[in-house]
Amino acid sequence: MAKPAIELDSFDLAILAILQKDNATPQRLVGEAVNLSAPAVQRRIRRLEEAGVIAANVAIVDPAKVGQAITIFVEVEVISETAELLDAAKREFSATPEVQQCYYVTGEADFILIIIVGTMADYEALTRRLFFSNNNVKKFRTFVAMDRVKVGLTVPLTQPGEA
Amino acid sequence: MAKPAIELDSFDLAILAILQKDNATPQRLVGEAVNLSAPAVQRRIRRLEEAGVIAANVAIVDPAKVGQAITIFVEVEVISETAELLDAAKREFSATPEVQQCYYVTGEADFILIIIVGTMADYEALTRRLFFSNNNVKKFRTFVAMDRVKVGLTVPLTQPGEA
DNA sequence: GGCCTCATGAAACAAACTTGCGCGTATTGG
DNA sequence: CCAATACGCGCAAGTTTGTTTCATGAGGCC
Repeated sequence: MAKPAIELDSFDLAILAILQKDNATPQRLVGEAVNLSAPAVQRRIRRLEEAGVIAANVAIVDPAKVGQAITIFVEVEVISETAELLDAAKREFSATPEVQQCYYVTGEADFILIIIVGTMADYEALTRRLFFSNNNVKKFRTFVAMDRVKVGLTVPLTQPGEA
Repeated sequence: MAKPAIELDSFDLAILAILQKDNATPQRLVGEAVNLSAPAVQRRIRRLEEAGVIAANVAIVDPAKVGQAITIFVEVEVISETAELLDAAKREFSATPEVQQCYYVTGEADFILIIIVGTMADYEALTRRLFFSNNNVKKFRTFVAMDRVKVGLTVPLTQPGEA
């Protein structure tokens, strides 16, 4: 949104690939990996951050280790799809900490949520708050994750050819 | 997995909350925010990393900015749920870069995938490779994301009370 | 061909991270 | 109830890393 789209050469892609896996990598090592000096790497990283290509630098916390062991998917179907009501739903979902991810999708469902809770009781309380007390929710389907096979936000990086 | 579970006091939770949002925050500032000295913060972070509470430190890349603009959900239903076939599926999904996330779930579906591609043609090619050529895939349902309302892996942090 | 722009690398500088040490506090055992 | 131990803290010094400055060379445009 900030910048429409910036040019990404193979250096940028190589740097992104590294930082996507571990952004604590010293710039010196990144530089060696991509055949660039540390300052050059530093400048490129800054540019990528300003352009929004790098949206954030975060630590990934293992939910199970902090007592939030249950991952749940919810497909939500709404009654009315007016822009106003959709925005209200988006805002409410976004503001809920247990909602890790929320997508507005096509197809039989309207929203897909990924939720993290400590116990099923917590989830039940959450459904009451988010769905049952919301007049615009027609129905919702719950899937409980038995195994988090692969979890990440890593983006496949290919050539910079824009879509 | 490494350590079964370590004690997390309110300092640890406060530190995690900060690093989950921005792990480039200098330890000095983290220390000020939680009323601890920088070395103390540093020791706690190291402990959290060794215990696996902090699973990784990564840069979040905006898919749209690198030409991977389409997010897709897929519910996959398999024919046979033998451990062997499930493991094979898990390995194949995990090894596919376009598959950002993969969960093994209860309910009508068996797997839920979150996929990122540049074009629908890419997705079509992917379905051919992952689903149509896999004899164990009974059916799959596709949802295309029109809006990534909220995307993150942020874990809600409450008191350390284990579940 | 000359000028301008841009990105690079080397070096100097500043900031952050890391380690060792002494101290206070909580815990355990007598 | 008191002593010995273990744990984690803060302070300060050393080291690594990140950042800025500057001069040079490559490429595009008159």
